[in-house]
Amino acid sequence: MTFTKRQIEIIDASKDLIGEKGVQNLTIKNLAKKMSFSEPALYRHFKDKTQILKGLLLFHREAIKNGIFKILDSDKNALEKIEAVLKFKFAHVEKNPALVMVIFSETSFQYCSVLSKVVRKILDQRKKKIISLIESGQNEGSIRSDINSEQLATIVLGGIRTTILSWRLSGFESDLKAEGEKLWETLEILFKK
Amino acid sequence: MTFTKRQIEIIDASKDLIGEKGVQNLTIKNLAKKMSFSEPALYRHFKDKTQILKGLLLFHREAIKNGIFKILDSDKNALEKIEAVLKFKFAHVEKNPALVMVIFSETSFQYCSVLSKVVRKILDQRKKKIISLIESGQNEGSIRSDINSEQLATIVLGGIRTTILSWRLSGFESDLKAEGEKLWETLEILFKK
DNA sequence: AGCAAGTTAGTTAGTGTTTACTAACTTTTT
DNA sequence: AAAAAGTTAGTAAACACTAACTAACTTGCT
Repeated sequence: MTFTKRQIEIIDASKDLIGEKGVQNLTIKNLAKKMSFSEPALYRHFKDKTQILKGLLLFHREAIKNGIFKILDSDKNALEKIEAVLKFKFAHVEKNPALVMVIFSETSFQYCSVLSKVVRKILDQRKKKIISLIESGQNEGSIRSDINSEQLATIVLGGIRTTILSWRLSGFESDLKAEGEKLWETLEILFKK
Repeated sequence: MTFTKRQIEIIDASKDLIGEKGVQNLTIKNLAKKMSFSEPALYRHFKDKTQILKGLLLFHREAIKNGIFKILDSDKNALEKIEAVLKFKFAHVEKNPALVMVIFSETSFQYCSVLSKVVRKILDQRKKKIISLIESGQNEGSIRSDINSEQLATIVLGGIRTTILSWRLSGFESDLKAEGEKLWETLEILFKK
C-alpha cells in the first residue's frame, strides 16, 4: 500500500477531523471543507469513504510497525524491550489522539455530552469499587502491598477489558467464561503476597 | 430513575438492535419495526433518541449495581470478592452483548467488514509481538515462567488500554506519559522473577 | 519545436436515501 | 369525558455519492 501526496494530505485531514470531534465528524463535506476543495474532488483520490478510513489505519500501522521494529532489533533484553514498546506506544498515541478515537474508541458517544457523562460516571464508580476492594485485601494481608491499589485496579480493569475485547473480535464465538477464569487465575497469582 | 413497562420494552428492543448490528443499527425506524408500532409512538415514551440510550445505560447500571452489592455485602474475603465480581461481570456481559457494544465498543467499524478486518489484524499482530517478547524474556530468565505468555500479554495490553482510556475520559488532560511510566513500574514488579 | 490527444485533478449542480423528529388526527383505556 | 397511546403523512437536514463539464499538464508524433 503506497499513497500519493494528496492521499496522505487527505488522510492527515481525516485524522484531524476525527481528533477534533470523533469518528462521526469525518464526513465528506467536512473533509472537503478542511481540504478547501469540493466534495467530488475527494473521489479522484479515494474510491469511497471506507477507503479513506482504511488508508488512515494502514498508514499509521506502517508508522507504528517501523517504530516497534527498531526496538525489537536493538540489543536490549526482553524486559527492556517491553518497556521501550510501552513508551513508544504511549508517545505515539499522545501525538495522535485521533488514533485513540478510531482504534481505542470506547464509546460511541464521545461527543454526545449527555451520554458520555453517563458512561464516564459508570466507569468511574466501577474503578472506585475495585480500588476499595483491593485496599481491604491489602489491609487483610491477602493482597500484596508493594504496589498501590490504583495501579492494581488498572491491571484488573485492563484484564477484563482485553478479555471482553478478544471475545468480541472473535465474533462472540470464544468461551468468555473460560477466558475469564484464566484471567482470574493469573490475577490471583500476581496479586497474592 | 424509574421506567414504565413500555419504556423497559423499548430499552430491551434497543439492546437487541445494538447487539445485532452495533450502535448504528439503533435507529428510530428499526426500533419502531422491532416494537411493531409506528415511529412517532416512540416519542410518547421518550423525549428523543438520546434519552432512550441514556435509559439503556442507566437501566443496566442498576442491574449491575445490585449484583455487585450482593457480593460486596457477603462475608467473603477481599480476594474472593474480586473473583466473584469478575465472574459476575463476565456472566452479565455474556448475557448482554449489546452492553459490550455500547460501553466497551472498541471500534466504530464493528459492522463495516472491510474496516473491522483491518483493525482486527492490527490488534492481532500487536498481541503476537508482545507474546513473543514475553516468551524470550521467560527464556532469558528475566520474566517469571509460572504464568503463560498469553496471559501476561493480556495483562500488558489491558494495562495499556485502560491507561489510554483514562486519558481520553479525562479529555486528554491527564499526563499520559507519567501514567504510562507508572504502569511500567507496576508491570516490572509483577513480571520479574 | 509545435501541436493534437489524452490524463489528471479540479469544478458546479444535483440525486436518492436515510435520519430524527413533528403536526394533526384517531383509537383505546380509565 | 379526559387522558394516554397509538396512527398517517410529512418535513428539513445530512448523508455518501454521481454526472457532466473544464482548465491545466503531460505525452508522443511529425
